[in-house]
Amino acid sequence: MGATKTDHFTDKQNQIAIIAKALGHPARIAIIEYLLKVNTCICGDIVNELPLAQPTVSQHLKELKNAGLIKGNIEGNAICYCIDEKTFDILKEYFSKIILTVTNQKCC
Amino acid sequence: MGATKTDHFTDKQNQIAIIAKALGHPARIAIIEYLLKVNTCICGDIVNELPLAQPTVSQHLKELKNAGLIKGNIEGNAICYCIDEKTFDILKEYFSKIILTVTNQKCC
DNA sequence: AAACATTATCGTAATATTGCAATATAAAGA
DNA sequence: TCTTTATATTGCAATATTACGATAATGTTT
Repeated sequence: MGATKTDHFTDKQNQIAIIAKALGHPARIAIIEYLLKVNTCICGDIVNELPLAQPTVSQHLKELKNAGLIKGNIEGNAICYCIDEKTFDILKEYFSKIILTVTNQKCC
Repeated sequence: MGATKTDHFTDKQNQIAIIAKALGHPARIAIIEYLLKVNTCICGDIVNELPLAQPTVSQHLKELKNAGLIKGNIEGNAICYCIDEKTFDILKEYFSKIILTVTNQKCC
């Protein structure tokens, strides 16, 4: 047991779940917000902004990248991170559709 | 270690992370989508819709309820579940703001 | 009351996540 | 080349999640 039964659900359901899961940690939310705040690609200093060790931050960045939420461009010996808009759009669209559907239904 | 360092992040960051985390499982996405599909509160038969045992579904419902994503009203010996719009609104607003910020910034 | 239906909780096994020290890798500069 | 700087990977311990059988709790029906 313990393993998620991924193959029992649709691709879309898994896609949304994977993206949401990647955002399901305050450190990763903090990384996203920092990328937004500096308003440009940032090379490196995310580690200094977070109360976490460098390997931990590196791991969180990896998960955000795997989920498609950020992009990382190699720039010399540093890496330039920035937000990948497309994936956030998928989420926004998804939630917008949910809210539109819900407001049209009478509930308890 | 292994425990998330919740207290090092802001309340808002933790709030968004908790909601996103609750959506970070395909079974819970499937539950939400089923609630949308039937277009009304549904009493019970969520278990029959999912490829999971009753205790597992009950646990997923609990997590969705804890995150504020669904509401459950007791109706006789059954329970009537439906989507809690407010929490989805929080998410939609949050992502809309992110996308608005990103589109205004030039990136790699 | 007894039987049934519905949902929750407990206990537990399997697996995943989180966090970090230590180490590796890769590019830049002296 | 050697050192420094920046990031990734490895390995491991602590904790969390997922899933389910067994059982409890609660209300309904007969």
